[in-house]
Amino acid sequence: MLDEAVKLESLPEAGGEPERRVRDRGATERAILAAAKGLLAEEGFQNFGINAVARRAGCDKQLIYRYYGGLDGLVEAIGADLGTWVKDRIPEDTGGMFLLTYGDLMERLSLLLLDALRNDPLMRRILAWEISENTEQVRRLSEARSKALALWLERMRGSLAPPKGVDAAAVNAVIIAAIQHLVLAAASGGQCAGLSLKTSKDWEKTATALKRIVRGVYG
Amino acid sequence: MLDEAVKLESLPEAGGEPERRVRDRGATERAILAAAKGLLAEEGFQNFGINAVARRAGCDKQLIYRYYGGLDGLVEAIGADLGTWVKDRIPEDTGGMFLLTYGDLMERLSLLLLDALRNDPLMRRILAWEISENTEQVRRLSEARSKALALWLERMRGSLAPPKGVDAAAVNAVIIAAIQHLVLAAASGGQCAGLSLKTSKDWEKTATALKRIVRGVYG
DNA sequence: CCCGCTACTCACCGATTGGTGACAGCGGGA
DNA sequence: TCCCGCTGTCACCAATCGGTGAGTAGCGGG
Repeated sequence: MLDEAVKLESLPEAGGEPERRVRDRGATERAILAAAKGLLAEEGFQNFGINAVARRAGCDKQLIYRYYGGLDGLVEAIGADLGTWVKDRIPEDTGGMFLLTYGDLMERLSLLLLDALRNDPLMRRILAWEISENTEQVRRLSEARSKALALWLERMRGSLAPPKGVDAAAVNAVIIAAIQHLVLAAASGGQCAGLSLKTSKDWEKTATALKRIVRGVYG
Repeated sequence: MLDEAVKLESLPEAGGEPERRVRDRGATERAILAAAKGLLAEEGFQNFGINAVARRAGCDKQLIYRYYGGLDGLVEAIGADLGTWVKDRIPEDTGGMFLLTYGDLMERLSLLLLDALRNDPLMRRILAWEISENTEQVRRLSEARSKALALWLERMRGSLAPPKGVDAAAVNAVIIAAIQHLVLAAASGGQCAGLSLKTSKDWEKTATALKRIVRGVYG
């Protein structure tokens, strides 16, 4: 048997920090998931890896393998968490407006989506990830995000039907594409196609242009 | 004084490939630049590094440091090369159409840009890079791309003035954002906001929606 | 013919990556 | 009380990364 006392003394700062992590698998799992989401949101997918997540969670990476089956499972858990995105962003009322026409609806939806993405770094990082990589793990994350977005749109749309004669699905996809790219460009470079996207005044101009476009198609 | 014959024989596949690279600095520089552009276009910015470029160029990475001053200089050289992007994509005529209104112009420009980006993997990768990272090297590359795009738009616009009463700069930025995001989403996931972007039929629908949007704002 | 300049290659460095096996320590059940 | 299982830690692995210093190979001018 080896001398434990010596071994304990040889530990760096042994006893310096009184709060030793209690043995709680659930808490550790939550800490890992939170670390992963925070890391992805703050640093982006570039330096998103087992080592970085474990470092941020303050535990050994082995636990990530054990509890989530590696990075893939962890990413999948993040995707599952994305389901909560929807219910957090469904306003109870229509903001005091009466949405009589499909144009009213889409204008409001566009601006809401723009703001929601502007204030959601995690969603932005996932969006950028989707565009930059095409691996299986990203594809599944993308699917979860896409599903959340679709559900959100459906809930918001209510029973209002799109006008006939226009391919609303395609038009809306183009509009959503514009919103997503504007937000991504703003978050990284602060501009898009020469249009500055920094100050709130910039965003007012952008919102106005977006409204004008939506009104142009849907009247 | 050392035996060359033995040394030659010890080389792997010595004499197997008769074409030994001639000593030509210019050619090597061009090979490195071509390797960098090809690698970026095909593999994306994720695995874009000194080692990978040198491997593809078939030379030692040391030469990249020597001739381009490292990856930064190489990226800058790619950016400088982007200036040629403009002149390659300026059609001589207007495709037999008379562009009487600003709406005519923007509709045509939108579709041209859509196609140009769809057929330019390097530009797409750079675009995705801009959105995902915000380092100095990417910022400079972004600037070069932005400048090229602005020049292209200016050349194409000619002397046609935008209608009064609309913030054409903002509206056009939104439209360009939509185009860029659609192309990026198509290249990675094959869809955007539930809209499939794979077959040519998909793209026809998208183009129609885009035209409808442009016509909506600019009449 | 030889020498020197230059293009080029190689070997090595420390750091970091994803991944695995072994071990320590606590706690509950037999 | 002993022991097994679960939680957590640590040490180590091969591979790859960016980066550097030293040395080789070949062409051209004297």
